[in-house]
Amino acid sequence: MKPVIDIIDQQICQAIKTVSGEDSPAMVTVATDAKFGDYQANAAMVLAKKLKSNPRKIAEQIVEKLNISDICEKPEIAGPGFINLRLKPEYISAALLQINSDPERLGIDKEQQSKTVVVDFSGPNIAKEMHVGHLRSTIIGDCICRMLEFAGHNVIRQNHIGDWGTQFGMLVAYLNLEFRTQNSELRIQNSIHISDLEQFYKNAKAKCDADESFEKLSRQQVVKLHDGNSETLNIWKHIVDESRKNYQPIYNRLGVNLHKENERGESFYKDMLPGVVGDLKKAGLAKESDGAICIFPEGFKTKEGQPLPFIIQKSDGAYLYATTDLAALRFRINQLHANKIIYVTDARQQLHFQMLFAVAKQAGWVNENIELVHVTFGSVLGDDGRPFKTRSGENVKLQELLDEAVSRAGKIVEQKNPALDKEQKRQIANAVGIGAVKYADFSNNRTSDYVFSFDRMLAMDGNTAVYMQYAYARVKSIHRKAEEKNIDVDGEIKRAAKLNFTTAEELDLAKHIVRYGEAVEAATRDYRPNFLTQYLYELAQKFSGFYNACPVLDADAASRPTRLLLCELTAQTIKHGLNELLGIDVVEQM
RNA sequence: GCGCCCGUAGCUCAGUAGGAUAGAGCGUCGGUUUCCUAAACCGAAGGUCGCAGGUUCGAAUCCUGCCGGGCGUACCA
Repeated sequence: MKPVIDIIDQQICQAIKTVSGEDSPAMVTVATDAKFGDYQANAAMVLAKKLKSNPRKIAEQIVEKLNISDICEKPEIAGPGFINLRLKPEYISAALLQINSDPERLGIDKEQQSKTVVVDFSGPNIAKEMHVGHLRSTIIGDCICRMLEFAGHNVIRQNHIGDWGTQFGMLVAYLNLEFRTQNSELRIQNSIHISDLEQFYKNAKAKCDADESFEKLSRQQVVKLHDGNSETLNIWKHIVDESRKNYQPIYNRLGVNLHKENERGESFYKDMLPGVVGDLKKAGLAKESDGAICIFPEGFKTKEGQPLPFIIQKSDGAYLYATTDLAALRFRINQLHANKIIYVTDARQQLHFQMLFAVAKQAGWVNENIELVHVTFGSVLGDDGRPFKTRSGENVKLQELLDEAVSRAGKIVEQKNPALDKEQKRQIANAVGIGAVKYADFSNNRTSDYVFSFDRMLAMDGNTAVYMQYAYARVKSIHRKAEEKNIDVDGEIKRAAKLNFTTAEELDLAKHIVRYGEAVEAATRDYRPNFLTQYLYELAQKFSGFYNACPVLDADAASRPTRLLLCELTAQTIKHGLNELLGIDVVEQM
């Protein structure tokens, strides 16, 4: 089933063609005000401009040739030439029944051509606990994957973990020093945990700065690591495994679909780096400059107006993230056969990715059928408008942040619904707390910074996850009550051949349910979860209005099947949007 | 200096191709519960869309300049 807006758009385009012979855009949008109908087409003004003609007259001509009487009432022309369209109740009725017959996809078509899309997101640093700086990439990336999967694409999730580099030499040297007991194997297996690693890293760094002999040791460890020395490698591997014990549970709690098999960290590409540099040299793109191997893509300038280098090998011979990113990009195209590669990182890396893409294209690694996308996002800020930190200036650990959200939610559950059993309360607190954090992030415009506030996201009223979770729980409650009263919900819905909207609230809700596909399409197209949250919030609002105005179980026989279906589809839509696409849990009762 | 992003109600934010009287939430004020979960609903007040020009029948949206803020800008990621 195509979104209504697309059907209307198509029909108007056709009418324009018939009237003028032009391929002019239909400019269909949701009406700005309900009194103008449901949709409006602004095509006449655009076309009139082109033809230097009267827009109202053109609107009349378009309407005359317009063939949508099966979905819309008679179009009205208003103002300078707006074409106002109102959906027919019969159409809405048929659309809802069709959505109901397709619980898997809620009547939303897949994309015609499925692509292989690599999505690079999350990318935590090894040997450090995940902190609030990883939140956005992790959940926005996951949401993008979910949306693309739902659209029918073959999505390959790539967690480009930061597991390689000189800092590991330092860390290994430090562990060797501190944990090697006399004449025994390095006892690390049960003695080193993630919470320690960060401190060890700091200690190692300080020691490095203070102690020359230690600095030498750590440089030796870097060499050993690169040479694949098995003991060094084992310690490194332990560090990676230990780090995973920190971030995997966080993914699980966040409902983020990342696992060990999605990991392809920096270390995976280490052996490809000389080849990357060699190939770019051979192609004549990479040259030496001030001792470093650089590529100077067109259109990038330094402060002084000189060509800006994309450095792929430092003067000391070491490789950089630019090199790794090039290797990864080539791997994704050649080995993973990506048609599209999406990088989800904060906006500060924009220049890097612009240059990366430019270089990859100049090198001929990317043909016209491969799309490279950098999906950026803003920073998470504290109350003071500065990057969100603890009072002592440390990064806020994600684990602690989630604990706090769940614990705050738990207190509210306790207060609102003390009679529920313990396990239920725990589940609700989890869904509400984690949902609040994710939803607050999603509902902001991706590209802007936002101020993190537990109080606001957990305020339990307003545009928060819980508002939708509550709407969902109320529908489920109706189901439970129906059972008590021996009302056959499924049967009544199944027997409804045509719906009967008797109130403005029913019709309003019904129309909004029909629009779900539009919201999903827009959010997927622009990688913008906030289009989805906006839709879901409006849906929950309309449901609440309906719930308040229209009794369901006590409705008369003419109304009840329609109302039951509206409840059912509201619940399914909320569940699909919240759970399937945003990865936020819903609860049956709260 | 140059580049990118941002400036919308007291606060936090939307605004999906340039469209009709600029929208939410919080907060404020007022109302709703013998009725399916009041974590709810209904209503009111509140804005020269940073400033100044320009393009257009029409600008928060496009262009130019200015003011204010953030980020980036040769060997970190």
